[in-house]
Amino acid sequence: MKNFVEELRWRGMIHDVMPGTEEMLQKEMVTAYVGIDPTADSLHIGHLVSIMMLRHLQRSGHRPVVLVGGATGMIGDPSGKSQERNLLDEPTLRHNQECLKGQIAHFLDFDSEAPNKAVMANNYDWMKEFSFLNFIRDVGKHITVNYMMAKDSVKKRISGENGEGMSFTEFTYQLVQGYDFLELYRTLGCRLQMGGSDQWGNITTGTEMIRRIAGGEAYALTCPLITKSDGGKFGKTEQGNIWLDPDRTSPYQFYQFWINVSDTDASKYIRIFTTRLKEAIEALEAEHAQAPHLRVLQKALAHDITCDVHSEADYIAAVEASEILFGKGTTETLHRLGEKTLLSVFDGVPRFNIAKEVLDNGCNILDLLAGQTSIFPSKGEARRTMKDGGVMINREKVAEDTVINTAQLLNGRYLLAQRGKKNYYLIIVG
RNA sequence: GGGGAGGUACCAGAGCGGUCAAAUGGGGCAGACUGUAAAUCUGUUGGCACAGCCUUCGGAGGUUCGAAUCCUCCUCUCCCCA
Repeated sequence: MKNFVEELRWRGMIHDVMPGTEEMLQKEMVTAYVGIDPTADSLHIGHLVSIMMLRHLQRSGHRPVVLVGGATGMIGDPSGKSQERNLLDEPTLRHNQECLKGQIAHFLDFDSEAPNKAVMANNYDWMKEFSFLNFIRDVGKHITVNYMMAKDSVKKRISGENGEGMSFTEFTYQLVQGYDFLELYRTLGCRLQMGGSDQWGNITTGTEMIRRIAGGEAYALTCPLITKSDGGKFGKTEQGNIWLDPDRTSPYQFYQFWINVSDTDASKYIRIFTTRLKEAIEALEAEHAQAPHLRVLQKALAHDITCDVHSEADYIAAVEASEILFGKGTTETLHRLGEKTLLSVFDGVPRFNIAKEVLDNGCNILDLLAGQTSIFPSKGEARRTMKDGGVMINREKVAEDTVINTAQLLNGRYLLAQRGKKNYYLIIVG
């Protein structure tokens, strides 16, 4: 049995561990879980940290449980800055759960006959019939308000400077989540809950419940919040979240996200989001230090995670597209591309459709970019960016008096517009 | 219920009768340098038919040649006392 805690430790994935956790995991196969809110039918990369913890857990010979928070997701965790949640109806909940499972199955083994195959549970299943009266009698009785009040998440909300107070519902959250742990302890023998560092308080309420109600021992392990070296939020771009669902975030955009990670972040992320060995990662870092412009770290990171989330083929397509877009591509190479390659290269690049008539008599570039399409929100902004030399059509800089006509079309019906270095748009004519 | 402070652009925050499309900082966007990195520097950041015009300073009215700035009412937020 591999030392799971040690594995997470060198990967920088441990924020806090309850004493005794490591010893237990060394002794025998342990069942452990993390919770995920089924608020959407896709995960985003923020969820990936939890999933990777489970993956390392399973690879170390233990049994991972994914707990879908159908019930808890309706309440809203006061630890985060999360707003009031919307209630999901049951069909949506089930649909989301199935979608999430499909994505998580890329990382965990749910189907084999191995004794440590992964399990998925949904707390809605045991909470939906639980009456309020039964809950306060069987669960609430065992935990004192004093104990609950001592949690940082609660204290912050009650005495905080921007203290808006907290509703009873939110206050109860830790009991509901704690009860999940108890339930999983009873039904699956689950003895460890993992999560982000903001979950520590909630997790320990669970271990406390297991101790008081079931007389058992359970443990907690949290990982640090993933940050960016520049202080920004991890996993967010101007376009929003980076999703695992290819319809929300194309494999090309997904790959680009990881390729664009800064050097300091790449070192950190490659430990967290890949299963590469310590020595291999250190070797890559040495290589990267020798020739930083080659960005071997980013490339390795993007490779592993794109293949895991999407597929080898998607990865290759993303690399090819990136080479054409960011390599030595010129207007000539663009014109030489066949329609099929062109479309596959620009799969995942935002598209705009315009009528052919627009170009018949030539169309002013401003009107094309800020009228016919919404590449720019206003002509003024398009004009400004052009003045700075930030706009290209088919990889050639254009000025505000440029007129676009059908002669410039690629393959007779495409235009490649570029705003700045990294933003591409495909205009389809016809 | 009583008293006070205040609502200004994406955010924070100046301005308190004309020179205000509104200081400054942050953020955003773009450029240079590089490696599609970081740091740095530069430009830009309401719209348009762009040396001009139009719409903006919580909302509605009013005073004035002229209002983000003064007055009235409404509205929302925050603080203190009860």
